[in-house]
Amino acid sequence: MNSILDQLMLNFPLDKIDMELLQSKIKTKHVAKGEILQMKGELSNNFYFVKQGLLRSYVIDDNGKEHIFMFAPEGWIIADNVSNAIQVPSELFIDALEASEIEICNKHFFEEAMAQHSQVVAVSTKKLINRMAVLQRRVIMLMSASAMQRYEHFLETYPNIVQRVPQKMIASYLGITPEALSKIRGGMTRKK
Amino acid sequence: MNSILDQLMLNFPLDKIDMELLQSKIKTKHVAKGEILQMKGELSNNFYFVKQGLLRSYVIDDNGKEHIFMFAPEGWIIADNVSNAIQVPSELFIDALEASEIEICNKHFFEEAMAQHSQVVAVSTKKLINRMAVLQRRVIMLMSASAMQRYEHFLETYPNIVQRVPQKMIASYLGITPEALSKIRGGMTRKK
DNA sequence: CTTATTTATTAATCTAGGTTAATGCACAAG
DNA sequence: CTTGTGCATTAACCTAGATTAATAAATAAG
Repeated sequence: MNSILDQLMLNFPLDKIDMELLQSKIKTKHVAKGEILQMKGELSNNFYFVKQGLLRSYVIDDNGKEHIFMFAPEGWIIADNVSNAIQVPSELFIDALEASEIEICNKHFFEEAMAQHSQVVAVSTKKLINRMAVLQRRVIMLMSASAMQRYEHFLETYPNIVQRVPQKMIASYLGITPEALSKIRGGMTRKK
Repeated sequence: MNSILDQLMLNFPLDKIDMELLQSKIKTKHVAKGEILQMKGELSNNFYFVKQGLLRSYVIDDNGKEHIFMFAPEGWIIADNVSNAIQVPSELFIDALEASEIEICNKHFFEEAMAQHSQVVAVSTKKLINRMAVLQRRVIMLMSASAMQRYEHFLETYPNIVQRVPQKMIASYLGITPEALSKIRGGMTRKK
């Protein structure tokens, strides 16, 4: 699971020729902490697979505040699917929270892979659906759960992210201020 | 655009035989106002195309409160895509806000259509992506915009829905109480 | 037409979370 | 070692929106 091709091959076999062809279209890159891969307003064509490290996507609102949209640790793919699919300028920034090693494949990689292997369609549709499930739960959470409930849910769902990023970023993901998160955490540990 | 088949045919031609085959799998149904098509906890297999009327999907949270997830007026498809795709119990209820005429197709309809016409894959992927774009914007809105900004955005985006549903449902969609929405509206009209 | 039920509005009060600001800590950089 | 920059915590205060409740208006049901 150290490459995007490994992920594809979990779902169906690829012969050597196909593999080499596909591999040739994937660029591996080392990015420094803080390096920006994609900016709002750009037309995005890339998917980023995280071999090592941690990326995030986020928006900056009218008041200049960041809101983290997703974290992508090892083994995850991060992208602005909307911009990739319908060629509309990206809403999202993508950058590295840690020095990372990533694979970059542009959308033509997937298009070709789909043309060659009909199963790729099913796999990538499933990934889209999973992503949608996350967004769906997130909307419901934002509408119906308190900040503390959202934090607890985050801890359960992404226990390994919590230790790796500053708390203000978790606050940003949850849609609250760092001060509010600090208060919540204080209250929670005091109770135990 | 009065049938789900018309929607598909906007994107590519179908011959008569295919059309009749597909048509035979679509059930047309009249539903009364308030009729429930799908309950939380059920395994969903259906997509609903609205020929006439208005449907909605929503969740009920732990405190028994409804949160509307989407409205579907004429020409829209509404479904729990997540439950359909990965066969997990549905989070969502779907019911009719007006007496409606709908077409029900179960997911095998799409699976067959995809098998017969590779273009259906592209069309339905595009629909998924559009749905994702809506969710993406909604998450961003819920995290960064005030209730009033969200209401204004709703008015711009769905001007035709506003007159057709009780305001408490718009409040439910926005993630606020009916009282708060009433206050916002009062303030807005007074200013003009 | 009359009655019952849902809906919208308004007002009084309360609270989760925002804002501002000060303090202490952990580092990274010189 | 000193200085600076970013992060976490705490506290005082503020505000958007929730809650509760009462009333009026609109819809539905008998």
